[in-house]
Amino acid sequence: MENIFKGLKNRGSVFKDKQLLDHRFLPHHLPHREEQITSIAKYWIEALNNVTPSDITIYGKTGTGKTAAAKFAMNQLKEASINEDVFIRTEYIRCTDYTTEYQVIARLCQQMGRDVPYRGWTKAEVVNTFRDIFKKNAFGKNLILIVVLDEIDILLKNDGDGILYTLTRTDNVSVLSISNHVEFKKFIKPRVKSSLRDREIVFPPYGAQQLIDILEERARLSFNKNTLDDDVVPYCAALAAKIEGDARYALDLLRTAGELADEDESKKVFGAYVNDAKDRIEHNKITDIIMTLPTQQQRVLEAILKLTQRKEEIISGKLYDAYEKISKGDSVSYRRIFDFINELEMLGIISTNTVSRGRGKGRTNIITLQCDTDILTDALYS
DNA sequence: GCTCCACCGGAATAAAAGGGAA
DNA sequence: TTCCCTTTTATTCCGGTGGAGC
Repeated sequence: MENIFKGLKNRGSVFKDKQLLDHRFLPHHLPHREEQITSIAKYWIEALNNVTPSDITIYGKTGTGKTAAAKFAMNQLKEASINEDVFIRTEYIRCTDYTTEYQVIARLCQQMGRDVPYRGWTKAEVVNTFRDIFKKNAFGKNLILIVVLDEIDILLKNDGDGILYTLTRTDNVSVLSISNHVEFKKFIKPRVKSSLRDREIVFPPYGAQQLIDILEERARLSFNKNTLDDDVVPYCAALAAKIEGDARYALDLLRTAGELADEDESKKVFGAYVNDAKDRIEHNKITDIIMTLPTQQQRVLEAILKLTQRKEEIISGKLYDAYEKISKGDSVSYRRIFDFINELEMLGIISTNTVSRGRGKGRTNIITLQCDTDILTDALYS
């Protein structure tokens, strides 16, 4: 028998290089983000003069190119600093991976060659080690550190604003924070706000035509010639434009549509594949989220699903009853469920609406499922 | 034994609007 | 009609517990 991988590998594909459609791939050119990148550069250029740049905040919805622009600027700065008489370091940290002040500082220390354990040290020890890096460095030059904190809202919500306090009070450190929500400032106390000197760059959602430009550029690099039907790129762009101009989603659609065409052994990607891609992405997203949810949260979701299927209006009290029934004695308090409901809402699986029903009936939360019940059933019971 | 931190839950406080008094 | 009261749950505050790494 022929090797199975060989057989699969030799099968035709619409792709030339699929990786280029991954949203994590950083292209040499970011269309329609020149203005924002220039803004970042205007602040960071100070570093080339041996001055610590101002702290910057970047806002924008998912898939508006925030991370890409920041990384792009980081690379450009590194390139520009090579022939200059300066000592600049840039570090990128995704706050979904490092969720507390301790972890972020420890990570920064490690990246800069200091051995810091994950646990066991006090916060103060780690912070001192971090600050120590700036005191003595072998180069005799000032070390300027630029830290990019991606998805900082997660960190602030989880652990408060201590991280910003520590970083902004350390000389020679400049922070670029990236946030999905404009309201993230409510997590920051005035003592930190004063040192964060409010330099904001807004990333607006991409329009349909801008998305087309982005997709066409990537498609040219990643698909083989004449494998894309004319309406595929505009269709992906239109769908993504509806979801708040999300370029990541647009790229996902295009890639998944191509994969579906490959699975079908079709020589060309048609609009119909984009429709299927839309369903598959939704399906995968929900399945992924649910698989990684802790047991108790899955039970809450199961309770919501049951009540939804019974077409009952879901209010918090009723939900807790249903949850208790499902967990059969091994249940946590209502206080915990309240947190779970919030988390599920953050994940976009449910939405809540608090209403007050007046005297004698008090307040309640009305919960609605935001995803397809079939997909949810699949994910929960598989 | 120490620290960090995830998880937990009790208690205090806030919120909204119908009910009822004026 | 206006305005305050009442009710019930949402939401916040905060401290306890125990596992893991050192």
